[in-house]
Amino acid sequence: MTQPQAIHWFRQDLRLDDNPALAQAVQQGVVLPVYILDDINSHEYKMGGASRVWLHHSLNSLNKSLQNKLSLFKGNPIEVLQHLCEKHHIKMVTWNRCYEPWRIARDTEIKTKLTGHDIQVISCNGSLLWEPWTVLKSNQEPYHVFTQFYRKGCLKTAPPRQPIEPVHVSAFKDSESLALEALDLLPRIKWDSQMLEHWAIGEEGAQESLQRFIEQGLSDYKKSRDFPALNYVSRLSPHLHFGEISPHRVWYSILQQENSKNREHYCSELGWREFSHHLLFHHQDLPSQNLQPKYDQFPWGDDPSHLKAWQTGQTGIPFVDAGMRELWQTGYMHNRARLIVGSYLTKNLRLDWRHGERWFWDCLFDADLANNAASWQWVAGTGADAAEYVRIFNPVIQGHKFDPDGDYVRHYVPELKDLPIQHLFSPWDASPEVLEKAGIKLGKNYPYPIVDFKTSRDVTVKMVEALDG
DNA sequence: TGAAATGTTGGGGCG
DNA sequence: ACGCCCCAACATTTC
Repeated sequence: MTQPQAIHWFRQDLRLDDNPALAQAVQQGVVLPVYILDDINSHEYKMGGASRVWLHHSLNSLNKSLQNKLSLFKGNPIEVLQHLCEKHHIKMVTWNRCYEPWRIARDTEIKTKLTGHDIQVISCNGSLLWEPWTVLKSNQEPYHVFTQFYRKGCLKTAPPRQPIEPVHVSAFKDSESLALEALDLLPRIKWDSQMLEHWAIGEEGAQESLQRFIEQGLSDYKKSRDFPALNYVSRLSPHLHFGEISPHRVWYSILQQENSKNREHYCSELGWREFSHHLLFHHQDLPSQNLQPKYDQFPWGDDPSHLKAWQTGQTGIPFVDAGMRELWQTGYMHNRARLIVGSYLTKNLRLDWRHGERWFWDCLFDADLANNAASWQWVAGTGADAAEYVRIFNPVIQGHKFDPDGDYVRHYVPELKDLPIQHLFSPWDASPEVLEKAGIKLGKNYPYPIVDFKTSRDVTVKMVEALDG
């Protein structure tokens, strides 16, 4: 059997299309493609439950694309890689860069060690349109305002590189590879089967999602993206997180479409993903520390029953509960709902955003350290948001605006489905007759609101204002 | 990627 | 018929 000439270390680039580091390895000849499950270096940001399920199926899909030649390992990557290099006399290791702080630290060390053993390491850009260190203000500082970052930063520098075509890999499998099941990524209790019905995991599924979005979603994206009952969003986030499709492929596919507000708006959403990674790169403690230090003094609440109610979709606020139940049932939540549940957790329940971050980290298929941390800090008001006022979403008004027929709430909170739209988002305001007719007994089959919206809102505003005092 | 308070306008009821 | 008031609907300002 032909010996492998290079190792390609797959991480968050589980694809053959537009994979620059894999293409480098392929140029050497036969490739030993590996994935190493690293729960050793990840510390407190060990992959969550939903992500592991996704990873299991994505690896399965990638392995098939590689004629079942993907080698799987578990443990400390430096040890695995050094062992494989010695065993097969390999002189080149390639990978696409990752941007989580612990991965950067780990990869830097690995690169030094391998290079010291006379092994060439090639790292490429496979996950971001703009490297975080290339987009800076004129004073060389990182950006903290999205529109400036995107318009003056990204769009004014060199455009993203063009995607490269999928490679054909002559792959070699190592004899010590683990079976996929041995990575132990699937849950003991089979909570995942219903969630998987909503997704086609893997590179092919990612391409199909992009195609569906271009054909059915893009035409009215700007307006309809905010309506969680409609399917006008791309749902590419988990595919992008695991690198089943590259943002470059997405970017240029979208730009091939007719010029429109919709097209520009979708591209700017990819810009938000870049912005999150930019913030994380320049603020390595973004996942754990308030970006605005004044919030270190903020008196977050600590009622565990409130957190539990939020997590299980039992807050008594229909739009909030719908979002949290969508998350629990599908491993995903529509962006509009994410804004509302995030605002509610941090501004009404006044619970620390890190509780929300942790819950999303465990439940979301698209859990991504940069996006999760930056978005939670944005919604909590502790992060990079240009608004100079306290932004608090009203879940009743938001319901009428963005779920005007109530389809989203009725689907995920079926106990309220017979309520007329005027009361669907605020059942506590409905008369006893209306509630009775809809079969609702507040406090029995649907909770009373666990906190009063207006009161809790006003207290939060005062507390935030006190931070400046 | 907001909401609430405040301001403006115009139609209808009514003396 | 006319002016006044009320208030819904919409627009603007403020936090």
